[in-house]
Amino acid sequence: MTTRINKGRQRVDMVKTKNARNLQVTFSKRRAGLLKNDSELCTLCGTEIVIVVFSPSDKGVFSFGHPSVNLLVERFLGRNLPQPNNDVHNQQIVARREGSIRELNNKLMNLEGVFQMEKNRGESLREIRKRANGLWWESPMEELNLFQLQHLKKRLEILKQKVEKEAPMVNNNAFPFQTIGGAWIPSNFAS
Amino acid sequence: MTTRINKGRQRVDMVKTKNARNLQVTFSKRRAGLLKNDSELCTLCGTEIVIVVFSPSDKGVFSFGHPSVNLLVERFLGRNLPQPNNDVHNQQIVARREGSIRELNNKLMNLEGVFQMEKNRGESLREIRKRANGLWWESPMEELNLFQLQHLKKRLEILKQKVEKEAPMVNNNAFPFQTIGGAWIPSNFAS
DNA sequence: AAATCTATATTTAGAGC
DNA sequence: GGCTCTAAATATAGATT
Repeated sequence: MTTRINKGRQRVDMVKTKNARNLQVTFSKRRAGLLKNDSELCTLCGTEIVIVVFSPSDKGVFSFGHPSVNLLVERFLGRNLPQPNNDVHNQQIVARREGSIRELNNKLMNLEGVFQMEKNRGESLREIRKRANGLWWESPMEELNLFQLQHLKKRLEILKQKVEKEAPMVNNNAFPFQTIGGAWIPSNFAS
Repeated sequence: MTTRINKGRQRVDMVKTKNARNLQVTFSKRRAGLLKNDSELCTLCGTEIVIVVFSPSDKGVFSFGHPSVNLLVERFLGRNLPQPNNDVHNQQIVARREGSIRELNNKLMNLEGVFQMEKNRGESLREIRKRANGLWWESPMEELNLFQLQHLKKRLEILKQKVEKEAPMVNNNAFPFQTIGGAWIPSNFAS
């Protein structure tokens, strides 16, 4: 065994001046942590969350939201409120208010559809990434989608466990799923 | 000493079915954690971040963003991009690109103004909160502002330490500050 | 540019008050 | 409702590969 020196986690206010590389790594790691916690809070408490991170280089935008980033952004701006009846979002609200087990079942099935969708999407994006194998930092889109994939997977697993513990299946009719997350760069951004 | 039984932190996938109270507490705690990490990533890496959390009861919206939530939301939507020159936001971008020390100084002074402003604002809101001492859950506005206050304070301290370690003051002209964060409920939300 | 490792810092679930 | 406490889980900075 070689003399490995591990410094351990630093107090946040003791973090040394970082070189560009370390700063990038830290950004990446912490962004991962944020998205993970974001996702977990979403799952555990049934909340709706949006997080948007603009990369330090102003070149990329990372985002995660459930339900879709755009829907929540619109709601935050007070526009495009959901129609009173029979849209997916309302179904979710109603389900949540009715009780946790039914809600969990619904969410579980909702997520399973999304998971499959994002998986397919993520794989095609991985192709793109391979070709443009230079600066991942400059094109975070595909990276985030793989990211979201992983967290969606974990969310799925957590939800499954919760549902299995709490009750047998209440119903089996999954309702149509909508987009979860979705990172993108505004077309006229940093042009 | 009485027999205190501490259960310790649970594995996230082992969290028991929570009663309403526990769920609220968890939501509150984790929301705190998210905002803190959000703020720290912002400080450490000089990123721009927005996070918006819709409470489970659909009654409140918690948000944090630097620079202001609204500005970043607009940017995310690809509208209202900053004018090419001489606005505060551009100054920040320019400063960041020029180098870290100058940037830190600028940010430090920027934050100091904001801190004072939010402090004053937070204190008046605390009054309101006292009068309406019922359901804080139903009116999270003031709570979040106190929250942001604490994190702004910590950010200030971290920035101060970084600046003090890295270099003597480079310049002393603070530029005008803009709002950091700001929780609000859309006027036509859940009406 | 990532993945892995690991010593520590930090978070947090639940209990008590 | 919100505080403090604490055991245990997690996150993570820096090094190494």
